[in-house]
Amino acid sequence: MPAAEGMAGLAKGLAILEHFGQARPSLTISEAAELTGLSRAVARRCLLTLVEVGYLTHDGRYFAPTPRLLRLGDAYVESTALPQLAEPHLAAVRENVQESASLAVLQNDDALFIARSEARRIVNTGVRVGAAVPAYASATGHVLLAGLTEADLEVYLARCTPQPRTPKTPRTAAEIRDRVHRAREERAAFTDEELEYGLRSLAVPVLDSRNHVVAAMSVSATAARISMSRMRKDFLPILHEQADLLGRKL
Amino acid sequence: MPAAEGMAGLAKGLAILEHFGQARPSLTISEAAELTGLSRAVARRCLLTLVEVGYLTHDGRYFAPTPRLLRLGDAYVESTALPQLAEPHLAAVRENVQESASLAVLQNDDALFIARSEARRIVNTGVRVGAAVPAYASATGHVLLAGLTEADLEVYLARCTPQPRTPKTPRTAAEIRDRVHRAREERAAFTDEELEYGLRSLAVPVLDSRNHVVAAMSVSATAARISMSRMRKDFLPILHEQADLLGRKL
DNA sequence: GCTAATGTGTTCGATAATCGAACGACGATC
DNA sequence: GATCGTCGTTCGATTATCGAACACATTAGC
Repeated sequence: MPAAEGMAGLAKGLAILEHFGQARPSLTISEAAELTGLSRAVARRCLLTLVEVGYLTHDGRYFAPTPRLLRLGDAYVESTALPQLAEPHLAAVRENVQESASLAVLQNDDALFIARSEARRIVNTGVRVGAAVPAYASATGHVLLAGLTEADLEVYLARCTPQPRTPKTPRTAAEIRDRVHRAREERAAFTDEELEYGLRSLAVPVLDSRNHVVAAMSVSATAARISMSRMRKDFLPILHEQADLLGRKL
Repeated sequence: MPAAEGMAGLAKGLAILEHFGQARPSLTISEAAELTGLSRAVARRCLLTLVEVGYLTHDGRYFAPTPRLLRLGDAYVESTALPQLAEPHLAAVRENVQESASLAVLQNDDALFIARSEARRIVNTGVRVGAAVPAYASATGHVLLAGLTEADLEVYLARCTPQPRTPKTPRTAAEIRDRVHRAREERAAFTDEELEYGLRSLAVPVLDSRNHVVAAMSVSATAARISMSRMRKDFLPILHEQADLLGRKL
């Protein structure tokens, strides 16, 4: 129930939508109810309405998302300049380093990817637009957290419960704080198989005219192909260059 | 009000979300009410709830979308294989023709873009993932409409009210029908400055194992740089090749 | 500068949308 | 065939939601 005056049905329907994903490409009424804590009757009403307005399909038992959901995401992209301004810079990074390049912002405790330029490779890395990864476990996240005030960082660390993704994932608040401080000092962050096995990432901040971190621009590659020293020596200058160029447009 | 039992508040809130976009990057309570036909009190409750669940921000007067909306779009992408399977093929097209390549599906009467690979160019063409263009005015749309049964095509033509975007946009049902029939015969469609000035497009169908048109793969370029004959001679084979390879995975 | 008109956001008693316990249908198990 | 568990649906009761009225701010006219 919303604390302020609101529209409870809207909150319930969106809560159901948020449970669709790779782990659950489709849901039954009972599954939706169980995941959201709603009764089956409420879940049913929400799902039927989502079908009616075109965001879900229904085969008689299972409900699944439709492409129309992309329109909602596009509402954000059309409403703000950053993803579109970033596109040529991400393409430039991709061309120069021959790896995928991405842009992300801090959303709650995650790095949420808002633009991406994918390299043509058999094994591709990086995260899709619209996907989110925990801030503590990614170079992108370290850079974004580095843009917080010290007080906000401590608030984040207080509520953060790290789930190790690999043996290298930072596990304690002290480790995360140290990584974020290093990202702040170096104006860049590297991760090496902390988010996922075989994945190396490099991220730098995108600063606006008031020197605020508005996004993180990153490159990722498989550990098998790209060494950490290559990332630092060859990729970092290019990423900084394009991030700075983008920052000048903000 | 939903025809079946549903959740009216959810439908109202989504109706408001759908009005954010390039033309309206932010909305007041009164604007949201006016655009959706809801009362200001209802619009206000919806907007407050959308802020509470994190999809809008509020500066005291204006409401604007947040990146979290991309998560909803990603629910679709994560739930279905097509956009991800298509990514390497779109990248291959982009590398071969040095222009942006896209994938779209038919959504109501529009071509809705679900994947894209952007060429690195100063002037870029093509449509963003999540964006939609009228089916009658695009090569992509002609190819998608070509996948309809004749009966469904006539239903579409009966309700379609073409809005000319350029002097070359098809204006009548007969013209559109003819273009769709040609797309069906040639298994490809070309448009030349029909959707937008200076824009040329080429699209081919992606067929699944049952020979159904599940998507359209397209390339677009500026008319100043690429001739129609070059598109037909050089781009078409590459697009067909990648569309066929993608189709074999479905 | 004053007044009136208009526009915007908010409130709260009345209304109807929504709730969920109970029910019916179906499949699994014995 | 009987029983049990699960799932989807129903409808009288409840409360979330509605919108007319209000308060406040802004704009237009004199």
